[in-house]
Amino acid sequence: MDTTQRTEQQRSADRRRRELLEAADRVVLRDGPGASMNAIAAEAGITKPILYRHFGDKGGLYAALAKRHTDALLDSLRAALDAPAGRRERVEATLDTYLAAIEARPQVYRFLMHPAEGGQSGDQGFDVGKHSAPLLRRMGEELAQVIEERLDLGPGSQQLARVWGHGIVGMMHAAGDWWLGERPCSRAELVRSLADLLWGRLAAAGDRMGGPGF
Amino acid sequence: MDTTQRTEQQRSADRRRRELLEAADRVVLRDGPGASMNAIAAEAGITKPILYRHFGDKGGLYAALAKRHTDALLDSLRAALDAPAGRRERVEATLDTYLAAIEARPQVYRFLMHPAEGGQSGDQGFDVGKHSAPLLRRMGEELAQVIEERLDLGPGSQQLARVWGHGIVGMMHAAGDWWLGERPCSRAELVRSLADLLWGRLAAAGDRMGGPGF
DNA sequence: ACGTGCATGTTACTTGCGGTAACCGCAGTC
DNA sequence: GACTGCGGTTACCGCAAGTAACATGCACGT
Repeated sequence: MDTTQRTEQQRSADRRRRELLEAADRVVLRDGPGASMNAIAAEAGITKPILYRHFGDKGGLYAALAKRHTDALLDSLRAALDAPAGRRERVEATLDTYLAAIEARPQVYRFLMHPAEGGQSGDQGFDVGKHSAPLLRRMGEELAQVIEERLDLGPGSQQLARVWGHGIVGMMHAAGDWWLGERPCSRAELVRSLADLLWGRLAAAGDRMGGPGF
Repeated sequence: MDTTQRTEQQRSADRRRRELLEAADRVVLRDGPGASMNAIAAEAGITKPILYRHFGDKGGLYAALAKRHTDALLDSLRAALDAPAGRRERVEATLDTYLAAIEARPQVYRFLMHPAEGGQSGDQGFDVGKHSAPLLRRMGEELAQVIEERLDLGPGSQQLARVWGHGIVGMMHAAGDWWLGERPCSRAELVRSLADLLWGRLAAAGDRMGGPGF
C-alpha cells in the first residue's frame, strides 16, 4: 500500500520530470545556452518554482539535460569503438561518429561543451581543474579504458592510456570545433588527416629545408 | 599644439587604461572569471561607468585582458617552437612550455579558456562554430603555420597542417586540463607520453589479446 | 462525511548583475 | 567671468536567478 503509493507518485514525478526536460531541450536548442528559466518554464506551460523544485537550480537542470545527450553520444561512440575491425578502421569510425554527431546537431554540441554557463553563483573558490565540459572528461576516461584493455603498452600502461585517452579526445574535439566553424574540407578528409596524425605521420614527414640540424 | 595636446591626452588615457587592466587582472585572478564589474571598478578605486567608457562592455574588458596574457603565452611558445633543435626536442619543449605556464598560473589559464563568460546579451544566433577560446584558435593557427613551413607533407599540405595544428593544440589543452585537475604524474612524464602519442606509438603498439581480427 | 497531509501550482518578491543617463567639478581658454 | 571638454559620480533601468508565502486539488484515516 505504502510502497505502491510511493511508486505511483514517483512514476508521476518521473514522467513530469521527463516532460520538463524535453521542454527545456526544445528551448535550449532554439535559444542556445543562456536560455532563461522563465523561457523554459513557459515552454513547459508552467512557472519557474516548479523547475526549481525538480532540479534544484539552473545547474541541476542543465546537468540533467546534458546527461541525456552525453549518454546518447557515448553510446554511439562505444559502438564504433567496439566494432569488429582493425585498429585504424575503428579509430576512423569513432572519429567519424563523433564528427557526424556534432555536424548533425551543432546546437546540442554547443550546449554540451559549455563548461558552466553563467556560473556567477556558487562558482566560489574556482576549482582550477575540471574546467572542461563533463562530456570531454567522460569521453577521455572511456577511451582510456578501451586503450588500456586493448593495447599492450608495457610498463606504466594505465597512466599512458589515460594521457592518451584525454589527449586524443581533446584532439578530436578541437579539430572538430575548428572544422565545424570553417568547414575547410569534407568530413572524410578530416577523419583521414587526424588518423594520419595519430599514425605518426608527423614524426615521419621530411623536413622542408636543410637537414634536421636546423 | 593641437597634436601635442592630443598625444598628451592619449598618453594619459593609455596609462589609465593600463592601470585599469592591471586592477582588473588582480580581481579576476583573485575571484576567478565572473568577477563583477563593480568589483573591478572598486579594486581600481573608481566606479563602473569609467570602465565602460574605456572598454565598451564587459566583453571588451575581458578581451583586452585576455589579449595580454594570450600574447605573452604565444611569445614563449614561439620561442620554444623555433629553438634550434631536432623536431622531437622542439615538440617536447613546446609542450613543456605550455604545461609549465598553466601549472604556474592556473587562474590565468582558467580565465583564458573561458569561451564567453555570461554571454547572455548579444549571444543571439549562437554562432555554432568559434565556440572555443580564442587562445586555442590562435595557438592552432600558429602551430599550423609552423608545421606547414617546416614540414614536407606532399599535396594538400596546407590543409593537413591546419588540421594537425588545431588537433595537436587540442590534444595538449585537453591533456593539460585533465592533468592539472588530477595531477596523476609529473610534467615530464606527461610531456613524454604526449610526444610518444604524436610519434605514432598508438599505431605501433601490439594488441593485448588474440590477433588483429578481434 | 470531514478534516489532514501532501504534492502541485501560482503570484509576488528579493538580490545582484550588466549597462546607461544625467548630473558634478575642475582644468584651461577666450 | 562665462564656456567647453574631460574624469568622475550617483542613481537608475531591465533582466535573470532564486525564494517565500499563499492557493488548490486529491487521496487518505477516522
